[in-house]
Amino acid sequence: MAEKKPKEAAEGRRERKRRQTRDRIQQAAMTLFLERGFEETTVEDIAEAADVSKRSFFDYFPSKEDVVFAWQDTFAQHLMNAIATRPSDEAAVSAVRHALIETVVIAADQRALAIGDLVNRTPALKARDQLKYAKLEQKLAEALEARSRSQEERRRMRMLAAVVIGMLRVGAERWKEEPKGASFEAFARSLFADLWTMLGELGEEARASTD
Amino acid sequence: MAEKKPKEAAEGRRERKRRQTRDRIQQAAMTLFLERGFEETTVEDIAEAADVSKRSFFDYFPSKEDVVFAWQDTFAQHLMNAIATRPSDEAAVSAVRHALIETVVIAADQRALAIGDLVNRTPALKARDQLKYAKLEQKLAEALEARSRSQEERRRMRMLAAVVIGMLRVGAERWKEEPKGASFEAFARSLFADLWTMLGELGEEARASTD
DNA sequence: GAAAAACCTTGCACTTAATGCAATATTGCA
DNA sequence: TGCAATATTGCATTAAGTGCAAGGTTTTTC
Repeated sequence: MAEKKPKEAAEGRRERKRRQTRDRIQQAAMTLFLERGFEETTVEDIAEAADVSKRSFFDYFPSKEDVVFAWQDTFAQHLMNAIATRPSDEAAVSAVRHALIETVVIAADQRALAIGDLVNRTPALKARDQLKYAKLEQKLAEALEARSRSQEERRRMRMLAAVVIGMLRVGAERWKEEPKGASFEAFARSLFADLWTMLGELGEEARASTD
Repeated sequence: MAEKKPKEAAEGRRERKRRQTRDRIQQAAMTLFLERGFEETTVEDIAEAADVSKRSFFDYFPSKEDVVFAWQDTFAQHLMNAIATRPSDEAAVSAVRHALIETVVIAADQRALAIGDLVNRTPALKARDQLKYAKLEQKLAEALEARSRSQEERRRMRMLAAVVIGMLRVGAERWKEEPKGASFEAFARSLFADLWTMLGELGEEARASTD
């Protein structure tokens, strides 16, 4: 019945096969999506290409969309790890900066960028993509809060998360206007530099506006 | 065939009737959604209640979801207006603060809050809701950029927009934890106060982190 | 004011995503 | 081996969404 039953599993042939099938479906789906587009690919096409029945497809993924985003879930996991392994006495702004740059550099390969493109030109996917940012923000906030000592600091971390993820979105947009061969890491670093500068200036300005 | 033909229209009986029908459909749909939920309401139910054919429903709205969000589009328009009417020599942070508080206070009536709730407990809607924030951010950035003189300042406005809209999202979450009778305006003001404070502190911290 | 043009509404047929169910096959284990 | 658990599939069904053509209104034109 295809539910993930946590049954003290000792990873038998069954589990392995299941993962293989899942991978095959995902592989087939992404290839087709990138070739001819998301809307233009039917679930039946995918099932065909992965050599399973249409019904089985839905046994592995709850919806067509989920295939695309299951792929991207690793990003959040990476980021959480990166944050967790920063020294615990490091300032939050510094920790998040290092962790995010590190993660982004790992995650931004050719295929990931192509998928980003696909998402961008498919309205239905675009919406869900934004949801992903929201969840990422949530997780980032939690990871940062876990590092905080005071209640005061925890509230601030929620905001920091919002600001940083906001920057990530802006960054994704700006990247498209960057020359093709540009270095991703350099780009990420300059984004953060910009962000810190602007935060300082905005803070300054805000303090000055009295009313 | 039900396309919005911009034909130098002088608002005849046709246009009027069409708008009436549209309103009727929207009214019917929102009432049903709020009564029994989004997924639990079929397009046929809506068409029935609005006394049109199912086919005609799709002549007025491209999808079921669009009924919900067509409603909310007025918010962005309001905000843009509010920004545009601020004195042009006012600091950006101050302008955006006033404009947003003003808009939020107008828009946050009983029905709007109920709809927000509906959106929140319906995954498909939640995704699109996030898209709306993204668009709002885009528009806000444009409105702010229009006020800017230097290239430098324009880049900063993109970030300010991201930060402010991020706060709006955080605010929407925090509001749910607020006591029921609380004043919306007071809440909005305290959010901004928090935001400015934190921006200053974060800016400070960022400047201190040297690497 | 009637014919023509433009537009609106509807019914019908069709495609596709998604779900439930029951039959069948495969695997893990005693 | 044989039994229990799980995987896979086919079939039927619901609901969203689209295309098309027939028939009804409104607006325009002469």
